[in-house]
Amino acid sequence: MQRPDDLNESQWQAVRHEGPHLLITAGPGTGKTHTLTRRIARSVPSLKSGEAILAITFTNKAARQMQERLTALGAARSQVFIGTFHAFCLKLLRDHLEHTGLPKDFKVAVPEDISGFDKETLERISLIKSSQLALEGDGDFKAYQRYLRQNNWIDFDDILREALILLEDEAVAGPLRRRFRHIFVDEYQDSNIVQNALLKILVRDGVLLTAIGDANQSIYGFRGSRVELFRRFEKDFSPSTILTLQDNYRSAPSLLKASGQVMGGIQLLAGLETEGKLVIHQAATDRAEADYVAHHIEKLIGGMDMNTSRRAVRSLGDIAVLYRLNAQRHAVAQALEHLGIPFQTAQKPKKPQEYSDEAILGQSEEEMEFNVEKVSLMSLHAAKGLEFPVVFIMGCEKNLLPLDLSGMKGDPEEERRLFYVGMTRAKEHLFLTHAKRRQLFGRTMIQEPSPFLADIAEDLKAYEAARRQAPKKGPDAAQMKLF
DNA sequence: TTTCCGCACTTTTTT
DNA sequence: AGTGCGGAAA
Repeated sequence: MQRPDDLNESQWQAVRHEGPHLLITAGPGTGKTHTLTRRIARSVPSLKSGEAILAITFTNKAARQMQERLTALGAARSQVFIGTFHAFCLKLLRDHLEHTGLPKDFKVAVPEDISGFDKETLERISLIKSSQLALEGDGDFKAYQRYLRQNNWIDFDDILREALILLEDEAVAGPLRRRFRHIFVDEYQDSNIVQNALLKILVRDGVLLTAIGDANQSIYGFRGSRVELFRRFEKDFSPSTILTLQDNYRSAPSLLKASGQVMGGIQLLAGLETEGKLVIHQAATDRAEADYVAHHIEKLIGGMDMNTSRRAVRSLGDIAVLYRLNAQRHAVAQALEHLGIPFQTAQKPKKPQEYSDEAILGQSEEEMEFNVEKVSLMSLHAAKGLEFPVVFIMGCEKNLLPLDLSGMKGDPEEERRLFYVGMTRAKEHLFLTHAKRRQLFGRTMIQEPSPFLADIAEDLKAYEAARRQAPKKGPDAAQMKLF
């Protein structure tokens, strides 16, 4: 068969690869989802009667999108189970209830249900659970599990752990292996130890595993994701092949080069020839930083491009503003509001939702869709998987990126990857801003630029000075703060 | 039992 | 700065 037009050579190689397990390393903008979808679709016709495909996604949203794309490619819904690890495992538990030790009417507890345990304890327990560590001696753990059992609950981590126990039963695992002959896992760099163990049980007796992801975009270590599982793939699933997609079709070459420098000199191949622009801006304060961003957005939308004397054609939906901490959002939001620029925050609605099986299985209907007539404000984490022509990353400062404030310190390597994820969201324009003085959690901090900025070659960076301030009369800055 | 004041603490997020 | 919690007062 000849290579389809919508696949490049390495994508095509990954799509048609046959034989044992496959790990596809797919950097940002290399057509990861497209390639994976095509590979899944291609494996459908090889299924015999009664066989099916298991496709694991990172979120329910991703599952829905994958389902849509596969349907468009003509795959029958009955032949493919698409869902998160949690959705798949919950279905297993329900379908094989009699083989589990769970009560018939067990419910899945959501964080809002749980009371009497502090956040720190719950996070610790969750990390322990998702890492398969020894639990017996832990008093908190015992009390917590007793509490769950009294309420007929299992928690999100338990869905996976109970499924793992269930799969030790050959009467359950055997038929599953004969049914799911192909398993696909997206975002493999963000899987955890329990998920890895589940895969090891499912992938036997000729079942073929395809995992795809990018170790440089692993940003969920704080909740149990283990990037070393990605690097260990060949050991875990042997024999296997590793293929790499390195043609980037998202970012302008100069931006690609810059992000590669931040990520220790890796280099994706530029598939575009668009002209990029990377601007560094230092502001006096966090508020001045927010004003700079807001004014710049105003200029991009309505104004004239001074260099080309053409009308700049950006819509609000082309623009994203990213930051490390949600606490930083307030300043930008205020500045945008002041200029009357509509914006949206990519955060899940906080309303106390009934968490039913349907929600975990991704079948709840309502979902926040992004509005193309609004600027998007979100954390760097929330930006993963998205792309925008214009991206602002605010707070590119020493203590914020990498995060290292009193009481909160991120893993330096993971923080670097997070910054990389942010940079690689940008297609054409990337603005990296920082402030000299910042108010955060009621404290004033004197800030230095993020060390990540120094990793970008000077010839790729343009330094943009602050707008000329209108001469201020009346109360000085110190007095202004009273308002 | 309810309300109020002072103190401590503050990430990132999906299921 | 804002919130949530615990202890003390009502």
